[in-house]
Amino acid sequence: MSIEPTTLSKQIIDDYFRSMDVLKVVRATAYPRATETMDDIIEMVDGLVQRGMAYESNGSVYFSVRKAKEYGKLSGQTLDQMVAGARIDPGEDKRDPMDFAVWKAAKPGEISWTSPWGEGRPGWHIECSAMCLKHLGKTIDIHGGGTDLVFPHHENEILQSEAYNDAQFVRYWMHNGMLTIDEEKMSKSLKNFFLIDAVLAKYSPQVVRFFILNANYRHPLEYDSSSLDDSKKALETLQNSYDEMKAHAILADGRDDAGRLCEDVWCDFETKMDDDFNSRDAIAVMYDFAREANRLRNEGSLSMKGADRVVGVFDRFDSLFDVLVSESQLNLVKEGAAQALNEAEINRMLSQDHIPDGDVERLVGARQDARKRRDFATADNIRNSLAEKGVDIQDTQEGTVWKRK
RNA sequence: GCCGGGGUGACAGAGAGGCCAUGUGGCGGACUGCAGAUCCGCAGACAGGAGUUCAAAUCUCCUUCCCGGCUCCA
Repeated sequence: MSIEPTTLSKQIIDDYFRSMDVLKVVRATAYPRATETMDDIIEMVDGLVQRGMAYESNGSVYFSVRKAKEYGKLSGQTLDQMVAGARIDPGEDKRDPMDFAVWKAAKPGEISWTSPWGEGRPGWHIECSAMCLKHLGKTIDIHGGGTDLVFPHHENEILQSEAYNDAQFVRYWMHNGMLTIDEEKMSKSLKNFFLIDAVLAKYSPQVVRFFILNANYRHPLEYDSSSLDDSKKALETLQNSYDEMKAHAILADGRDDAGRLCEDVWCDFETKMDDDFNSRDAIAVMYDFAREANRLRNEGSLSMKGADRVVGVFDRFDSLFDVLVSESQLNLVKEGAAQALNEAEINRMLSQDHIPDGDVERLVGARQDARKRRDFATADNIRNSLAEKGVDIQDTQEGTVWKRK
């Protein structure tokens, strides 16, 4: 069974965007494709040949690594060490075993494009150089990619681009560590991978994002479900604080407007993020912030304005991390709302498949009434039954809060 | 073999000379009818060995283990 390369790549691209959208990954400005950059690629290959940095051989074009001034400046590799290594198999068409293809002659049946050197296709690396030049110019500020691409891919991109442009190619390299399973890189060939869908079946996009943001992007991140569970619980701490502040579930309208706290936290947060995107430390700052805000709230010293300000900080944090907002809203039923309902009415409401918000509020009020009468059997029955219908309730000093799971 | 990056408390994971990481879990306390949430407190760590320094998880050297890369393909 065969499938057209273009059909396959379209499927994969569609899947990719679908997953990224679910994970709330913001779209880039442009998504260039090698197949749409073919003219620029050929022009670059030709330019390299004209400059004597590359040569044609049997319909392929190879880059002359020996002519490069700064071979290995990214990876620390040197040509002589490489040649001494055991795994290099000199291709017959190459003048030097370390030379790499910038254009490959087509083999029969392969997808190909017409070029000055005959039918062929781009070598690996060259499309990145060409697309960078076309869309971003000779020098780009940041180039990302996995650590597994440092050598040879990024190294060769530098060689090609700098030879062609006579300009520094990249100012900052950001190499992300691999996602690992049992300490090994997740990869298709090792078959130790799983699909995002499988993860999302069990964890919300927010939890997955939070899990990833809990590690330094440069280091490998070990995937296992207990770590996701940890992330879930840890994230709830932040979400709880956010939800309660948002619901104005504060004990009293105190004096503290949290002005200083909110200024300091943002300053600390930015300092951490400015340090090579240290999201882990930035999150630690948010825990301290949430704890302090909760403490002010518990003491009754936080003002309504302060609660709003705290919410503002959480909002700002979330405009970057996008992990806080949960589908369900937290609702507060103040203590004074206690209202008696007769048993039949309670049972009728509880027996509904979906309990409307208004009925939930009344049931919570009825439970408060029952608790006052120390009729804990009724109170617990309401709580348990609501839980079965997906409504969680919690008693606080301010009243009872409830939300749908 | 060579080039990179690492080995941090039960677990996850920051930090890169002196000061507390943080989270989950554990233990104790406050609150509570109970549950949960929240707050307060406690325990517990820097792979091993030498060195530099008044001071090292952080710098140097050695040893050891792990991961990524080193033909083609992306």
